[in-house]
Amino acid sequence: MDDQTRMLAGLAGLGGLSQGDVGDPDSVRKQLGQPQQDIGDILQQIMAITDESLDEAQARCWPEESPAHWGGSDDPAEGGEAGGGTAGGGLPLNFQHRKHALNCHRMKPALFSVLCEIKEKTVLSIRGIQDEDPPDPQIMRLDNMLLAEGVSGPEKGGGSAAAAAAAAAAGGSPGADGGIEHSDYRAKLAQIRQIYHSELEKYEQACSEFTNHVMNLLREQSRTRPISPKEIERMVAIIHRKFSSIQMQLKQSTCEAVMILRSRFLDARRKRRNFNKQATEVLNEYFYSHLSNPYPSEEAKEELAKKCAITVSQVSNWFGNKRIRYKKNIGKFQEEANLYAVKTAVDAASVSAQASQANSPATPNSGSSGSYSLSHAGDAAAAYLGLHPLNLNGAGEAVLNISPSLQPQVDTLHRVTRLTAGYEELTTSALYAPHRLDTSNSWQDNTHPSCVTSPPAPPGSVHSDTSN
DNA sequence: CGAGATGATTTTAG
DNA sequence: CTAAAATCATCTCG
Repeated sequence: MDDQTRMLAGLAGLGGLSQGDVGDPDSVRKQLGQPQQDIGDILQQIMAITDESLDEAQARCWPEESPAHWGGSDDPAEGGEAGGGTAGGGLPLNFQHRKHALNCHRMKPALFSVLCEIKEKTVLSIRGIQDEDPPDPQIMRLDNMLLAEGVSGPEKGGGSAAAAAAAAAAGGSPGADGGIEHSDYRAKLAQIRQIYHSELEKYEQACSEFTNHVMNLLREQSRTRPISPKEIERMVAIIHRKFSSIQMQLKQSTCEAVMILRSRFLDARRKRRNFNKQATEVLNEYFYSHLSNPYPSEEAKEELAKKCAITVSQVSNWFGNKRIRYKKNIGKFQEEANLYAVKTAVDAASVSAQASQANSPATPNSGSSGSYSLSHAGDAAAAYLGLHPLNLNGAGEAVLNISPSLQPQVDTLHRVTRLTAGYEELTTSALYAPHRLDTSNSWQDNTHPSCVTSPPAPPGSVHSDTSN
């Protein structure tokens, strides 16, 4: 309604202004012939109207104004009457008469086109410069981000389907990446996506509705006041700009929501869970039984990941952390090393003990699997027991390598090692002696097998220690 | 609550 | 790219 009010005000103003000129065809002809000067005149008059008569005219005509009256009647007789009328008549009836006269005047189209031209020129000169809008870099950035996050872009059948897919992905492949939290994240993302799309749709609908409304209104108005198609176009462009700025806000807040969600769900540091005991056990077992070369292959990692119900990259992380931490303080891990070495030895022994019942017992040194081997199982056991006190921790103190609780297992070890079975495993695990690290303090490929009878001193006890 | 443990990420080096 | 090293952030336990 407000728009109409304003437009009517314009119309009223036009009526007020043009009494003289409209009534005089010559003056119109003059305008067409000498635009420069007459444009000046007209502008002046327009200024005069806006000052003097807009409010007045509106106040005058509004009380019983109704659009139905405007375009319909086509009474040529009123043209003459309008010519004689004076501004400020005060009566609505009078005003309507003048308006009719104006609308039906044969020169109206010409006048409108001239006025349109003038408007075009003045408006364009004022606004034309900023009219061109290159694609907003910010909105492009937001678009790209939303696309990357999977919020915008091709809709994969709505939020529920996405959530279902996420659930299927999480449940269908046990042990694979993700799990509950990931699917939770996906579900939330789908929710955001859904909201985003419904909002976007709403905005777009509202935008086109409003645009249509305005266009209709302007078209309607163009019959009673000079409105060029270009002007309508410009109006539409303005509306679109406004709506796109709203859209940008929507995109921005969607981006923010995604960021928050991301930081909360995917930044696992915020939600770190320790692995369960069994997983740690499996990993430690592998680590200490491959202490000479604790770099599991991809297949091994996958195997471990499956066993521990964690991801491959988590396995990699674990081994990375373990290697560095073990190396940094071998002493600290000694007991753990022993424990797991014994464990694997016992396990291997119990398995192969059964096997050795079927096969012939004891073929020492046979089938050495790339690592060094001891010459005798008994030596291994002896060395194992005898060498513990020699191990030093980082501070050079003697370390008691076997906790009392471990003793029964050691005894078991004693027995099982004599079976020779599983002893490969035992020796390759470098039960107690840390493997020699080269000068750069990294694991090397066992080209120089460290002798168990003279284990290298831990880094801490070497005065020329280069580490840390 | 604080220290240490621990899983994850970032930085650096090859 | 991988691995080492450094660092971060959280968890666990006394």
